[in-house]
Amino acid sequence: MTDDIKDHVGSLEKGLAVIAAFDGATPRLNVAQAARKTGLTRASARRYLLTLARLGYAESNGRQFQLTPRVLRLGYAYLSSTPLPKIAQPIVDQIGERTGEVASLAALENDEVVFLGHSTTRRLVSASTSVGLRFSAHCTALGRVILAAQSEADVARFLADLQPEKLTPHTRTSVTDIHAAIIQAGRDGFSVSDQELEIGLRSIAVPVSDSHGRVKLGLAVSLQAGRMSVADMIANILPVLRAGRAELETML
Amino acid sequence: MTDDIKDHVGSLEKGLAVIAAFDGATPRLNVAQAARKTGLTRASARRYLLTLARLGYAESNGRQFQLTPRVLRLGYAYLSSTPLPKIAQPIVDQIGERTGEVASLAALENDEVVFLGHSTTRRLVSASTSVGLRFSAHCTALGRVILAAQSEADVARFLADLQPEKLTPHTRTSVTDIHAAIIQAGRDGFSVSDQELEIGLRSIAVPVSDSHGRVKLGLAVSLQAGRMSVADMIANILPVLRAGRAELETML
DNA sequence: TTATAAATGTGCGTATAACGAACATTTTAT
DNA sequence: ATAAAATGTTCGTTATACGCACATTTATAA
Repeated sequence: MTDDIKDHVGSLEKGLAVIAAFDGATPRLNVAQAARKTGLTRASARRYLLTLARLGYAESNGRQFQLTPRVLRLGYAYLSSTPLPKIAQPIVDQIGERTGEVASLAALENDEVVFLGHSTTRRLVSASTSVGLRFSAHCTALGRVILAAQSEADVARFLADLQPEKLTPHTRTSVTDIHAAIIQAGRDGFSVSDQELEIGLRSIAVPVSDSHGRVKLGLAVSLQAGRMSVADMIANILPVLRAGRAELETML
Repeated sequence: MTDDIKDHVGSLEKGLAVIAAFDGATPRLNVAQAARKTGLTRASARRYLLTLARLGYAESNGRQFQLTPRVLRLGYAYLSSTPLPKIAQPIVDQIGERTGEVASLAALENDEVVFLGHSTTRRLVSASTSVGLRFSAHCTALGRVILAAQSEADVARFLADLQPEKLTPHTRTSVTDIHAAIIQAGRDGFSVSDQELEIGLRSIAVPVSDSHGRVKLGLAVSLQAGRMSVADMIANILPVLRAGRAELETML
């Protein structure tokens, strides 16, 4: 992939891959597991894990390693260095207040939606929501509206690499259906995800353009499905999202 | 520092230092700035920035680099891999509901407090609160209660490296005063930070022990100073924190 | 507009960082 | 108790990453 590319630091790539190898399924890794997950040799993986531990990003009980809160500093480097979440927060809060539901700002990152902000006065919608959390783009309203604004080549690449999981009975898994939903989102200028990600969770999202007209962000409101029909979301929440989006776009 | 240490990957250390060089003061870095901030040569810094851009962790407008949301994945690797925030969330929520204020869970990381979770049904207390956000430990209740449970050597090291900023007129900046406040927190088993971090912000915190009796975490409630006196916080909120702490400790 | 300062891109020779295989030892699972 | 898996370590090797120097470009100040 990056073999023989000039000015590339392969050791950084491998080190970041080792950090990313930790996940919910394997919160602790021993050296052999880390080697398997990253494709590194055991000796290499061991060196990276020891280095992370020495730098304070991981700790070890002897044989197993786990990450420490210090790795949040890396994500924090992004949050503190971009004015976007700060600029957007009042608008996200305002949408949350006007709709009485949870509003969110998110970006698309490869095949996942990553949250950049939530309204502060939130009601409980889903089990776990926080900045940095990410969901599969194929079954989120946010993912569809951002994808709809990408080039055909980018969408084709997204679909080509896609291995969609059926997260609920409502989750589309056919690439054709997913593509059609993305196209529909482009036509409508919004998208609704109705219990595709999680039973009981219903979301509506709009894309957000920057000053060059590019779309890398989306705004969404999410709620418990029993609280409002899709039709009412379109009638009552979509206008609030669009108004918030218009205001945010004057700041980008 | 780590020169001549076995099994150390220096390139990973340098790469992570480059990521951490981005902050609120310098959200965008050119090659020369990154070199100065990290102590690397310009050529080295350039290689790391190009590598981060190639891997999608940064982007460049030609000469200036900025981080992308992808670096949140690194922090997310911690959040998704540790059960702690998931386990603690119901308790943090419960504290938030019982007190009607914002409850938080945090860890101490060197000289800073880093938030690991907030109660979901939150009222607006401070401008910006999210997981991963960090504050100076010397003027937070959370920082003091966690520090109070560390070894004398660790506290001495903390104080030796401290360069306290006067964030409000109430912020202690004398190392002697800061040390005394840490000792008092140890005696009391709790601490109150009264507008030391931010005008209008008042917090009370308790330390949380793990099953080995070590303290790496704290639980806190924060509120607008006008809403409750310090005496009332001690009388009414401290018991709720202690109850929540007792419950959380059974799970650690 | 011009001069100066700052930043950058690149090539290339060099040093050592990181590699990986092999082997002995330890830990874990059956 | 045995087998499987994991680990720690050594050491020769390779290629990764370095850093300097120089030419070029960009930004800033006059």
